[in-house]
Amino acid sequence: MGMSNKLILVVEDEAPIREMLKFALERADFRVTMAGNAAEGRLRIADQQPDLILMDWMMPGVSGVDFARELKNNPTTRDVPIIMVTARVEEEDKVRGLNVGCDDYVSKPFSFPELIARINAVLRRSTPGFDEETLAVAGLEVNAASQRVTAKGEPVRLGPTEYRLLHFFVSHQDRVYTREQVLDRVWGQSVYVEERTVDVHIRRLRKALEPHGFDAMIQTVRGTGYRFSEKV
Amino acid sequence: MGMSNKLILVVEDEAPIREMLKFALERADFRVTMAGNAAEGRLRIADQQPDLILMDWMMPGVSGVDFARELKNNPTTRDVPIIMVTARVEEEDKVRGLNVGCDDYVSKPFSFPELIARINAVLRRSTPGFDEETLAVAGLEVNAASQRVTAKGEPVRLGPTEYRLLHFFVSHQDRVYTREQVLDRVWGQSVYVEERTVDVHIRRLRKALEPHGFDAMIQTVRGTGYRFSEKV
DNA sequence: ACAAGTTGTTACAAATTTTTGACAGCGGTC
DNA sequence: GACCGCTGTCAAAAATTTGTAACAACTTGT
Repeated sequence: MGMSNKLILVVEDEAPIREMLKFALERADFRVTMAGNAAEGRLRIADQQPDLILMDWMMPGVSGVDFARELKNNPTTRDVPIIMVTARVEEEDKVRGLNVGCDDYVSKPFSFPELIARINAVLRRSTPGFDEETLAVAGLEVNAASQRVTAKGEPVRLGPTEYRLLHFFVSHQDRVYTREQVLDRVWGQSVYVEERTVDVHIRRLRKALEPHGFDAMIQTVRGTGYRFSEKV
Repeated sequence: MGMSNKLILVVEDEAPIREMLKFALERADFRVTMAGNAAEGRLRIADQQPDLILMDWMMPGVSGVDFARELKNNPTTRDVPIIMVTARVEEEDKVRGLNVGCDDYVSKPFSFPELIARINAVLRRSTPGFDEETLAVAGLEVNAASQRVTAKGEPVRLGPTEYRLLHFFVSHQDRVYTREQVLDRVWGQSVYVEERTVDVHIRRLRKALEPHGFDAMIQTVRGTGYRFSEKV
């Protein structure tokens, strides 16, 4: 299976602690990116899209609480789990954190195993169904939470790869993708399969969509690849 | 909001958790009184007559179980609903097994919305006229209070784990869960069992539901996990 | 029309995933 | 102790999926 380690963003103003966390997290096989303050954090989030944010509670400038609240209020970042690191066991702060919508918190001094356990628990909890919403195009609905596809209400039976392929295309409409790109995004990097495999799966997907009349939405772009579009 | 808010007594030896609960409960518009141990709890009950007691089951001295049993055996306090807070999901069974007569259980870590929901459910139930908290789907009824399941009126015999599994799925319909997630939520975090164990219990649950025709509601989502749904 | 390059289609064996029955350990009861 | 219900683990069987090869069909440029 995909061994793509999760990326964790550490937002912490004190460099030593930051380094310590980085070290511990990397030992636990996570990828780590770091920020010293909220502004920098925003940048990292924008261009690296971390899977989880580990944030210090007390920070100069925009505090952890405010930053967390900001992230939770933004639809783009709402679903990224946040774990707060609190300096002291100030109960009130803890509670406010939970109120902000953080997914968990740990208080210093914490043990690394505990931290790692918490992180894993939170990540596990939120892996699939990330995007609660159901994508819909002209009667074709792809629901991520239930991992179900319906065409005009009728259920469409798909295999795992077909589902992922369709999900990918439905969420990236009107744009041509080469077979290589599709392999990267749907199969995942570091998987070696023939490019022609994409064709076969496209074929299978079309076949499954055909009885509902949606097969024409998967269009062949000769010499390049495929495109998913409502338009003909 | 009137002055009719229910009064909740929190019996919990750890001050931080106590404060956290107090804060959360007050936000949810309850009045709160607190006690750090059983003796203090008796006092609070005597002079404040709480509408509900939220009690940690692990406490030094007289344990939560003993205290609860004491209260349930006393005609004066027998009718005050008690919700036990247990450290882990597995403990729920143990506590339940002791047959103390608690009205509900929550296990740490719990989410505040969940806690509040449980409290409201219990309060509603103890308020004559309501017998809430039985989940029903197309003839399948799961009653949390009695921990009993019926299919079109017929009783369904389930073991503890099967019951929890079904309860979890019935209250989270139409959504795919990985085996890992199911383990987290039904077995509890920090329990190490093979993922395949989930399959086996799913199998047992299906077998129990089969004679009633409800086994098809537990659906396999190949490559991901399982889903509970009324739809085919 | 022809050749060369692309894509569609099908069949099939290999790989993966799920189902199922069996079994051994545990804690409680008779 | 013997019995019983419940659990977790295993491994064989069953079911589904997946990648590839082989060939048909199609497109394009000459």
